[in-house]
Amino acid sequence: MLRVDITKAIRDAVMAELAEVGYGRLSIEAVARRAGVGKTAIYRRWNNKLEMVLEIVSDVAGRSVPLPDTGSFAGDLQLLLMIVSRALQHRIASQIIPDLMAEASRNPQIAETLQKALRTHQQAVGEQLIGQAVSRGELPPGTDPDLAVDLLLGPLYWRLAVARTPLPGGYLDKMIVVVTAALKAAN
Amino acid sequence: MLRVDITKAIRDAVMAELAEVGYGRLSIEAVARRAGVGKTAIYRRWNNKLEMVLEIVSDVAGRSVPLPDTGSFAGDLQLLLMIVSRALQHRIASQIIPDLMAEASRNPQIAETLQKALRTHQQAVGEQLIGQAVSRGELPPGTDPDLAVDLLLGPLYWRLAVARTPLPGGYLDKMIVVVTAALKAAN
DNA sequence: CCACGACGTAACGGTTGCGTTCCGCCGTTC
DNA sequence: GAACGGCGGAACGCAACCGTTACGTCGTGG
Repeated sequence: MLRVDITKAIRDAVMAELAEVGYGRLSIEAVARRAGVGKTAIYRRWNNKLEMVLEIVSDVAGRSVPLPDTGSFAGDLQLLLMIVSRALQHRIASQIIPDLMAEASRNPQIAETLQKALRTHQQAVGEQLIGQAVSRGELPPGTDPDLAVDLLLGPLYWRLAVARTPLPGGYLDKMIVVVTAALKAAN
Repeated sequence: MLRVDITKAIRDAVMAELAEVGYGRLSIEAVARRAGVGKTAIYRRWNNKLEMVLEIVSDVAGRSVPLPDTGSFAGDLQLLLMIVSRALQHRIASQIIPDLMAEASRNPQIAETLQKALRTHQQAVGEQLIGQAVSRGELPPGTDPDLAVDLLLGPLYWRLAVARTPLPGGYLDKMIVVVTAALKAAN
C-alpha cells in the first residue's frame, strides 16, 4: 500500500543527504524536506535513522561487482580495477563509503552491515581471482588471496577515497604489472 | 594568562571526543563536560568548533614521522611499516583519521589541513625512501615515489583503518618482499 | 458512491547544542 | 591588600531535530 514512488524519492534523498552531510549529521527532517515528503511517510517505513540507512545502503551495496573471468590474470585484474576505480570515482560512492566506514568503527550494526555488503564479497572476488590464476599456472600455488585484495584495493581506495588524488594516466596498467610481480614474489 | 593545564585538558578531551563520536557529532558542550571545564574556557581560546579541531589536530599530526635512513631499502621499509602500522593500530588514531578524512571531502578547510599535515609529509618520506634506494642501486632509476607510497600505505590503511582486520603474523615482512618486487617490476 | 489508507502539513513537548552574558571565586602580581 | 583576569557555573534566546499525534486531502478498490 506504501506508494513506491515515494519510497524511491526517500531512498534517493537518503543517499544524497548521506553524501552531503554524512551519517552523523543526517536528520530525518532533512531527508523528508529533500524528498518532498512528510516525516510521517518515513516513519511509516522505518523506525529510526539507523534502521533506515542500513536498509537503504545495504540494498544499494548489495548490487555486487560481478566476478571477473576473462581467461587471463591480467585481463581479470584490468577488468576488476576498472570497475572498482570507476565506482570509487562516483561522487556519491566516494563520499558515502569512507563516511560509513568511519561510522562503522563506532556502531557495530553499521560495521556488520558493511562487512556483509562489502568485505565478504571482496574476499570471494579475491579467492576466485587468485584461484583462477593459480590453476592457470600464472601464479604460484599458495598465493594469499587476502594479500592480493589488499594490494589491489588498498592503493585504489587510498588514492580515490582518502587522498582524493586523481589517477594519473596509465596508473591502472602500472598497478597490474606491479601487483602481478608482487604476488609472484610472495612465494 | 590562559592556564596551560586547562588547555591540555581541553585538547585531550577534544581528541577523545573526536574518537568517540566523530567530528560531525562533536559538540563544544560535550568537550567542556569531558574536560571538566566551563564552555567559557573553550570560547576564550577558539572561536568555534572547526577552528578548535583544526588547531588541535594539526598540532598533533604535525609531530611527524621521522624519515627513515637505516642504510638499506629493506631496513627503511621495515622501520616505516612498523611506525605507521603501530600508529594506525592506536585506537584514537584509527578512529579519528578515517573520520576526518571523510569529513574532509565535505569541508575544504579540513581537507587543506589534513593535506598539509599528512599528505605532504608522506610525499617527502616517499621521495626520500625511493631516492635513497635508487642511489644505492637497490631500485631502478625512475621508480615512482607516489606509486611506492600508495603500495605501502594503501594496504596498511585499508586493513587497519578501514577493514579493521588485524595484521596476520608476518604480514609486514611479506609486504616488504612484495613491495620491493613490485617496484623493481614497475620499470 | 463510499470507505479506506497513505499522503502532506502542522503542531506538540522535550532534548540538545549554539554562542553569549553575568556572576562570584580565587590565585597571581604589584 | 587591592586590582586584575582566568576560572566554573548558570542562565539566556535561538535554532534544529526528535518521535508522535491530529487533521484534512486525495486516489483507489469495492
